[in-house]
Amino acid sequence: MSTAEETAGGEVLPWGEVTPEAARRLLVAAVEAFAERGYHATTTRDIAGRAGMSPAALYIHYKTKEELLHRISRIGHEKAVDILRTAARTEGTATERLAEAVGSFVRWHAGMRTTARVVQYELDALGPEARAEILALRRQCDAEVRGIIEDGVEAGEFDVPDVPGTTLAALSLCVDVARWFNVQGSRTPDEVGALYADLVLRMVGAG
Amino acid sequence: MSTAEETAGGEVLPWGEVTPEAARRLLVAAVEAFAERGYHATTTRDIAGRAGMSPAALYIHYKTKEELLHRISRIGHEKAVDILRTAARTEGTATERLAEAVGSFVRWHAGMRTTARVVQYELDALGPEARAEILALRRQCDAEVRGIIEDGVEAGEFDVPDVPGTTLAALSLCVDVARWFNVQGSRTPDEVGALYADLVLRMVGAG
DNA sequence: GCCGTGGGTGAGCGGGCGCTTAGAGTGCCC
DNA sequence: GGGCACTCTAAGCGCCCGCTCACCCACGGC
Repeated sequence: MSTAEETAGGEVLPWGEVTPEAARRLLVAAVEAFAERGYHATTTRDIAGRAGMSPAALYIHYKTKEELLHRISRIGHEKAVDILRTAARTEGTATERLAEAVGSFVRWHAGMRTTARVVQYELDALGPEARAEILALRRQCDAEVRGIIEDGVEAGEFDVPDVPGTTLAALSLCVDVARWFNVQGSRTPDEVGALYADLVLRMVGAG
Repeated sequence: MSTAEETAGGEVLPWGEVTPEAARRLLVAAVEAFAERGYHATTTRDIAGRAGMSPAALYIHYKTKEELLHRISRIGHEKAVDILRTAARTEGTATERLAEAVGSFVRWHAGMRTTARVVQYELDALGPEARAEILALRRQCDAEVRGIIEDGVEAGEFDVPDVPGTTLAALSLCVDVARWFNVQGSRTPDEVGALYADLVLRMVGAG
């Protein structure tokens, strides 16, 4: 569990664990730049400039531009696994746990939209071994949600003909929030989380 | 309605309307390259090479690399609108029409995965006026689906507390298929289409 | 006061980028 | 057969990329 800070923009930054200060500033700048323009369209000069440093400073803290993406991606995925695992292991019925999992996962994708975009959509820019590491974390996400749904089916709370397919669809729905969510839009992360929790409960035939 | 061809890879190509031949070959090469590596990571030399031409040949048929993306994006979105409109205007109950819309839309995103990826995920690489044109087509997609759901609510077939939100979620679910669908995977486009049609009907409380 | 160390800078290297230009090959109308 | 329009190529321009290198400076130990 990491400490968190709040920026002027209002996003909570879970980058407290990244030290030293200059390395964290560079990483936050990279998240913003990657989210806005994409990894390949972002230059190292742009990242350094946003962090108020010269282009060369980046290479004191990170070996390559790809290492920056790798670090962002790993920290982000670890946070995602953490959110789902926490929801899966709370007390309560499968219905309550699934609603909590979807709600908190969606709130994260909406509230931390810049980070989530990088984490979910720039995976292909990583090299093979880094990508494999991240994919393992994704499989953990899938396993947590599938576990809740299986519990609900066994308890007779849910009616799900295709558990793996429904798990995939539920996660897909949550992840795609990072693509369309707009901070200037009319919905808050909490509202989207509540709506999506309800929709996923309908998908599994709860209630 | 455009003619369609079939490649060795098995994907149906709706690029019959693009002429002359060389321009179509370049466009198909660009779709493959953009889908694999992303717009910014794709070079004009790569596109020309896949089409069996020299880099300069590209500029006889297209003014810039961005014009290629714009053409791909517009044709793809027009096809998407066409699919949803056709489903929305068939005879039948709202339940049947929504199932057909989701099923055919998903089949397109799965079967034409390379095209769909470019169309759905490279929007930000377009300039402002091109992006505005594409966004107008997206709003048409949204309107077609929302129309079906509203019909179902009025007819008492559906139970939907938040029509715009549920429309957004249904489209989001379909679109995200392009991100995760794998031709080597265990599901066919038809199977995913059927699964998703069922899930969306559950979301709107049909049946 | 001197030095070592580690975070920082300005300048720039090698290379690949999007795109242009001059000219060659090809088919078609007269 | 000659002129022309169209398609395509070889060569390369100017630019900016990721990254490196030689050097600078603030600071803690003695």
